[in-house]
Amino acid sequence: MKRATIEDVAALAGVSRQTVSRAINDKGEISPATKEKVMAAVRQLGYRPNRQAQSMVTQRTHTVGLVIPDISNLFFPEVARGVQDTAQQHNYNVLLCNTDDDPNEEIRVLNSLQAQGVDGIIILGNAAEQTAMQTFADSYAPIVMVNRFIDHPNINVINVDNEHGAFLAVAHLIQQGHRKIGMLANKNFSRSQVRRVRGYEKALTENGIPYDEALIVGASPTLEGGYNALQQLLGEHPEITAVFTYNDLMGIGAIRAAHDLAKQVPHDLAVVGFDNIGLSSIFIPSLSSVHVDKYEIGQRAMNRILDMLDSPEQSFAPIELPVTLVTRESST
Amino acid sequence: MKRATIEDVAALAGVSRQTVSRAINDKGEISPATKEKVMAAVRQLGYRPNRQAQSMVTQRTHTVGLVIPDISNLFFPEVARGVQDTAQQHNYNVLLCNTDDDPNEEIRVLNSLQAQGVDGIIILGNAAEQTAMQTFADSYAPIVMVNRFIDHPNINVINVDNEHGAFLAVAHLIQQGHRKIGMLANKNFSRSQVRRVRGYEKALTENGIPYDEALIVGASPTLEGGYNALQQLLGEHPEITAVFTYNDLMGIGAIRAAHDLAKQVPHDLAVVGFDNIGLSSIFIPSLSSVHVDKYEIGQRAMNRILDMLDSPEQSFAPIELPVTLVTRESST
DNA sequence: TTGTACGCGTTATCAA
DNA sequence: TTGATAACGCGTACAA
Repeated sequence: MKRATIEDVAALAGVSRQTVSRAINDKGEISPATKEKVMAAVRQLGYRPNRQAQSMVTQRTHTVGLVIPDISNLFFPEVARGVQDTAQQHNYNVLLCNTDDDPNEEIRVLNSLQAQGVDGIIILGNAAEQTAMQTFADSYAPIVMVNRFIDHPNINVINVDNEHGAFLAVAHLIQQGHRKIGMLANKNFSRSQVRRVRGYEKALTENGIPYDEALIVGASPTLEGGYNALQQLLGEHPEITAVFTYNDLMGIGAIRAAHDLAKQVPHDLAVVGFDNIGLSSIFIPSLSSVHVDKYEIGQRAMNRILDMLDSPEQSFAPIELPVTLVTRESST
Repeated sequence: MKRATIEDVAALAGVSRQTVSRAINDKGEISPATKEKVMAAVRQLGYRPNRQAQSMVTQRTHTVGLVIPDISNLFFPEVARGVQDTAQQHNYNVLLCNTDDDPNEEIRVLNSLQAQGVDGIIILGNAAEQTAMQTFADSYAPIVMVNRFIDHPNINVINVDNEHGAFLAVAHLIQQGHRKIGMLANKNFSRSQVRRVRGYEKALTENGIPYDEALIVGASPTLEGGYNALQQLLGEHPEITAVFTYNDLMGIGAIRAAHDLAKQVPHDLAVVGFDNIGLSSIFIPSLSSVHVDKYEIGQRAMNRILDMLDSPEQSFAPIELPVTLVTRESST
């Protein structure tokens, strides 16, 4: 059984295609009587407009692309839910793409999405390539980026208050009496990385503790990265009693490493992470963390895309998302 | 700057649209000389075919739908990666949809995907509604379902060996000397639930241990579900020394509950889960589990969709995925 | 208020 | 080997 077309509906209702189109899209003037007649035919045939055909003429696909490093990374599924739920409410679909934080792959994916004809693109992650992004944005809009900074009329930005979050985390550790506080940082360059180190430094300095770069170890922002980095840090600086980690994955890796070194958390070593992923509240010991509303990031990003679509000429202010500190077993 | 069309390429190359199409799609006969001439024009203009227009005539969108309960559930991101990576290799895109295990939502999503024109649909999760699925499958193909059983020519099935996995887990606990073994089951009906209980029963009976339904507590297959279920089970049957859980999330919830009850895992209580999600190897104590290759599920599902697309008339055998037991700290 | 005619960008059919 | 023409299903000026 072939799918019904607008032509079939028109024939059944005894009107023209145009009238059917009007009835469906609530556009133009149409008499209630004929509208009802058309809708009855629509129901009877189970008619659904063909999206491809619609797209051809409207230049809208009702699809957005979501570009993230890796959906398996505990941070991103919640963001994805925020994007998808919001998209669904507005009758939009989401095309999900993973880049594994590879700049080349990111560009490849972006071009693919553009060719596919998505109405907008949301980008998360650290892959840099400022110039390549600039070039891409020259020929595509709208784009929303999270935790990156690119000044381009076609790109809108959502930022988490990374510096303040890091400040809160480290200030908390200081308040708990710690003076020798290390940091497990993200070895990859990223805007959030820079901000979080700055917050770490600021908290130390404001409390009269010397900032010592030697206490910062860079590693990949993963469980393994945190695991290895903590071992290295404690090897070089056994006097450390607390660490602030770039994210929760590293924090949990650090706890696991401490555990394997027969160190008690928080007694021998306090740990505070960043992002507050779901896992952190469950882990034993539970991990203190800077809370970021990941679902909201997704919501905001999707809504901003819709706004940009509605008002292509308007320029929107960057969105700043606040953070809060959640203290748990790992630091108290 | 507007996007180049096939017409622009034809004009620049001094040939007809059709010739351009032939050059690009490697179809039909075409002289190497003209082909090269066309390709040069393509490069010069940065031409990319319009997918919507292609879809109009080919009836192919190069897009598949992936329907899962919740991407935030630790099981599904890995499956999604398997699907997406495989799709990408074949120049396909993936539309991700969450159902929250709601049967109505599932049907809604399926209809939406059909309207969107996806070339195939992969469905995971427990939402039942056999008859509704039958009806849907009557008007749509191809469909691949994981861990469900529906006999329909348009539906292909991938099954994990749930019964054997459960059997391995419980036999292992018995071998460790346990005789009083409870189970935290999935309160929602699902094919995998039934199979896992059956494996649990089989392992007990084959080892001369009486099967007692009172030792099975049903709960939602989540961290909280496992947490609450274990408390209930130990309250009613304090003699229990080991539990097998429907999945790892429940298993970790159970460990957390035991921890809060001041019970040592595995000394006071051994725990074995199912699925072997990434978290299980990291948790303290690490969780023994039945390993399921989630990435492979995604790969196989996507490949099967492609196979069905290639050979619509052919009927394919269900895919059975083996499992293995991974023993860790929680049971040894 | 309703219908006619055209165009969106591509592939398929058939004739040259 | 190539090109003209028709379709795919829909929205939208414009005419009636």
